[in-house]
Amino acid sequence: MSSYGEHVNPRERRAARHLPTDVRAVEDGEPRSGRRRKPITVDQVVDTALTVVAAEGYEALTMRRVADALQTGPASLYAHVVNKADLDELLIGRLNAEIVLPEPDPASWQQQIRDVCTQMRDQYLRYPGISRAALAAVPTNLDTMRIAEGMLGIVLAGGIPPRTAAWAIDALALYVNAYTLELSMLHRHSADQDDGWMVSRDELLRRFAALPADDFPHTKGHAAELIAGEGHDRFDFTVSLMIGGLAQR
Amino acid sequence: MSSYGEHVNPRERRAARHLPTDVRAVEDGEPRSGRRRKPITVDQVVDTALTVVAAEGYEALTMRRVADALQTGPASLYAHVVNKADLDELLIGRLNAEIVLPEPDPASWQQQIRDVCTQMRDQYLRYPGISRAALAAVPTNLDTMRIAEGMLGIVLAGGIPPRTAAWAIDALALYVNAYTLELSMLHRHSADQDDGWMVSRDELLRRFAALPADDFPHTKGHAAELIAGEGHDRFDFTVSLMIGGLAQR
DNA sequence: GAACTGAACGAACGCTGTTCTATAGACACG
DNA sequence: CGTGTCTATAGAACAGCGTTCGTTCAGTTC
Repeated sequence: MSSYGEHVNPRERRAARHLPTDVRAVEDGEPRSGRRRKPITVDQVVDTALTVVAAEGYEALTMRRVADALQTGPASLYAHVVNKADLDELLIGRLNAEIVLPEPDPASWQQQIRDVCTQMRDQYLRYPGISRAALAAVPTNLDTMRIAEGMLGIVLAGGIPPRTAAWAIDALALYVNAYTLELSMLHRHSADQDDGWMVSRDELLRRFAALPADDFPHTKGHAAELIAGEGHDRFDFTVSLMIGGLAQR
Repeated sequence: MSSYGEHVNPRERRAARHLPTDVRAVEDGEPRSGRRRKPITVDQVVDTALTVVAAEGYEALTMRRVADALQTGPASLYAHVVNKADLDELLIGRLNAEIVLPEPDPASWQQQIRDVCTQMRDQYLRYPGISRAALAAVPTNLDTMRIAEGMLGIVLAGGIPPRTAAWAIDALALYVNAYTLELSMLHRHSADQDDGWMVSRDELLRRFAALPADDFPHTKGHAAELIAGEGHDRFDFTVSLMIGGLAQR
C-alpha cells in the first residue's frame, strides 16, 4: 500500500492559488530543496511552456515538449502540475496577471475598457492559439477575476447599472477570446499552404467571384466590403459597437 | 511505387462541395457499387458522427468511435473522408445547411437577425462542443457562406451600410460560436464534479463571498448581478446589444 | 474469362496525456 | 555523526489518438 502522496502534492498548491493569499506572493523562486541537478519550479514549467507557445503555437505545447526543453521526462512535470489542464490554467493566469488595469475614470471609461480589451487581445496574440486554453479555463481563477473586477469597476464608474455592466464585460471578454482564437487559427493555417487555405485578398476575391450569382447576390455584390479591414479594424469595430450600444441606454 | 490513388480519392468530392454545384444536390445516395457487406457512404459517416456528438459530446468524436459505430475499422473511413478536419467541416456544413433563412423584411430585420442567431445557437447546443469545429472551419465553406449571405441580405435590407453590415454579421457569428462553446464546456465540466467545478449559484456566491474584500469590492458588492441571468438571458442581451448599437448609427 | 479499379480492413507507426515504480538526494532527528 | 523519512526525479509503460501501409477482393469493363 502506497502510504504517501495520496493526492496532496501539487493540487494543494493549486487550491492555495485559488483561494487565500494575495496575488503573486513572494517569489521565493530560489531552489528551496535541491534534488537532481537543479530542481524544477512551477514557474520554470510555466516559463518554458510560454516559450514553446510563443515560438511554435499552442498546438505544439505538449508535456513532452516542455519536458524536453527542461531536459527531463514528461513524468517529472507531474510533481509540479496536476494536469495539462492545470498547466493551461497556470498559463492564462500568468498572462492575465500581466494585464494592467487603470484606475477607473468616469470621464474616459469607454476608452479605458477599449484599452483593456486591446491589452488582452495583444497578450493572447503574442501566444498564438492560447485562447483555446483561455476559453476552457475555469472563470473563478483569481487572475481572471482580477481582470473582471477591474473592468467592472471601470464600467460601473461609467454609470452603467450593475447587471448590465456585468453582462457586458462578460460578452466583451468572450469576444476577445474568440477573436484572438480565430485570428491565430487563420495565421496558423496560412503557414502551411498545402491545401486550399488562402491568405491573400486576391484569392478571396477570386473565390467570391466564382460563386453562383443567383444564390449569392449580396456576397458577390459587396465582396470588397466583406474582405475589407486592415489590422484590427474589425476588432475595434466590434468592441466599439458593444461599448457604444452600452453607453446609449 | 504505388501508382494508384495519388490524392484523387475523397478530396475531389470535397472540392466539388466547395465550388461548383448547387447546394445538397441529388441524393443519389443509393450504394452505387456494392463492396463488402453494405458499403459506407459519406452521409452515413456524417450521420454517425453527429449521433456520437449529440450523445457523448464533441470530445468523444474520434475516428475509431465512428468506425466502431459503423462496425468497421478506422482505416475504412479514410476512403470517404480526407481528414478528421474534413469530417469536422462536413459536420458543420450539415448543421449550417439546416438553418432556415427568412426572406429579408426591412420592417423586422432586427428580429430576423435575432432569429437566425437563435437558430444557430440552438443548433450548436444540440451537439455539445461542436462549436470548436465551427471555429476552426474554413469560412469559405459553402453552407457557411450561405448563412452569411442570408444574414447580409437581412442587415442590408435594414439599411445598414455594406461594410458595417459585413463586419457586424462577422462579429455576431463569432459571438454565437464562442457562447455555445463556452456553454457546452460548462455543461461538460459540471457533469464530472470531481474537481472544484461548481454549478449551483450557491456555490458561486460562496466563492465570491470568500474573496478578499479589499481587492474585489465590486465583485463582492454585486455578486448577485454577476451570476444573474436564467437560460439564455446573457445571450439575448449581447445579441441585442450588438444589433442595437448597429441600428443607432 | 481476364484485367482493372478502388473500397474495405488488419496491422502498425508515431504521437498524446498520464500513471506506476524505483531511486536517490536533502533535510530532521536522535 | 549516522540514520531515517520525505519527496522530487525519471525510466518505463499504458491506453488512446489520427493516420498510413499493404493486402484482399467484389464489381465493372473490355
